Amino acid sequence: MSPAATSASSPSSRWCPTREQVMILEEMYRGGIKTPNASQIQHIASHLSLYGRIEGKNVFYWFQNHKARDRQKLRRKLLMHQHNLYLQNQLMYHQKLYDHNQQNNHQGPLLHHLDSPLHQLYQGRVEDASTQLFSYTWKADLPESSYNMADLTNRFRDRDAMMKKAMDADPTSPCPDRTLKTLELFPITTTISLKDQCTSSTKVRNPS
Amino acid sequence: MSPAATSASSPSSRWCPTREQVMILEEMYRGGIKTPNASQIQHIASHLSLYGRIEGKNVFYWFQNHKARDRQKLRRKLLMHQHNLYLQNQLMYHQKLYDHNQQNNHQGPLLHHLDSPLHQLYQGRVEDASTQLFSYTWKADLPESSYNMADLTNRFRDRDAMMKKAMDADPTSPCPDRTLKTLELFPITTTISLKDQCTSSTKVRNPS
DNA sequence: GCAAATTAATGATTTATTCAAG
DNA sequence: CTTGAATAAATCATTAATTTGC
Repeated sequence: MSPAATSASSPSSRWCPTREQVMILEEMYRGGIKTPNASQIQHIASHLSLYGRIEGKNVFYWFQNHKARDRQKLRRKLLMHQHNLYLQNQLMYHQKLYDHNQQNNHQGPLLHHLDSPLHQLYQGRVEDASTQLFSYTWKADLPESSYNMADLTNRFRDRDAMMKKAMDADPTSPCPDRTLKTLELFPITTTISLKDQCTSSTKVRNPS
Repeated sequence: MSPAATSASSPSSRWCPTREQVMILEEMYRGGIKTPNASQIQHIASHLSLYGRIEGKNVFYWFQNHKARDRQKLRRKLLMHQHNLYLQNQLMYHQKLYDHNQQNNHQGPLLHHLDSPLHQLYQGRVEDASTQLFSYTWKADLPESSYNMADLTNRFRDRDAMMKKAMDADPTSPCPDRTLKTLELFPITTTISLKDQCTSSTKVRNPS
């Protein structure tokens, strides 16, 4: 079943890339094309039109979205990793407390309000916690669609070519490494930003 | 002197709207056009071309920017207002403390670490404080109308893809965590990003 | 007055977020 | 849930205002 190959039966409101198209696009993306310019877009589109209906704007959006979601995935993975480190750290800390308390047997109930190893408290919560942090809520509803199609492609008009550089691996310089001191790292207190972004904001005013 | 009316003498790299064009655009904006669609854009552009060189993309960008900066201004004003309320409140609070201390003359030096009315401490600081602003990300907008689709896509001009390298780590405090000590109304529980400049629309240029 | 130097505005791009079809 | 499409936010870059020293 090729859901994208339907041509005239139902006026699909949005582009459905064929398998070949997606494969080629991903190939190009991996090959280094992250932000094609107008002429590249046109070229790609005309090439891909061999495999199904496609327009320049589809190519444009595809690269935009792919790049964005790539970065997103990376950020998420990184955050997840940091969070896991944090949990491990806390675990070790509480374990140490517990051991210590056990050692001087019933001496200091004041040392900490905890008397049992943390991992019992965290019974099965680790997974939950880490997934809860990064949950998105998409909606599923279906009203009507009447979208206004205008020509993005007409606007692709400019000169120049120039390959952009790979730029890979760059977007992953999120917030600080935040040297992990035992406990109290991972400054995401409570449920503040549920978004998985880090908004690195550095104002670099460039004096000319 | 119409600095924007130069037509072909200097190869200006960007559009410089004439005064008439700006006036008309603002008129339209106030009239309710916030996000014109493609055909509206074309229409506006062809109309405005009577007053000087202009393209569709210029119109598109103008509306985008104008809308964004409008919202920005609103947010800023609102925050300023809230912040002023907060300051007033703190002032009253400390004033009350002061009065109370005066009343039971020198009885309780322990009541608070303050012994003088706050407004003396805030000598001339109120202004400063209100200019250090934070900006939040609020939502509440509107596109209630049917200006759907504004597309004029990017990629008009592709310059050197100079990727910014600005991202760097180690701000000592990524989370401002400005928990207010005294009082603590003004519950900014949202993300505080403090950036952005306080551009006074008026000519408040304080000579130092 | 008048340029060099700063600063503010704003046009143009890029990135993040949101909406909704499939 | 995935992802094409669209919008909003953030950012970059250039032009206009303006301050400033002469």
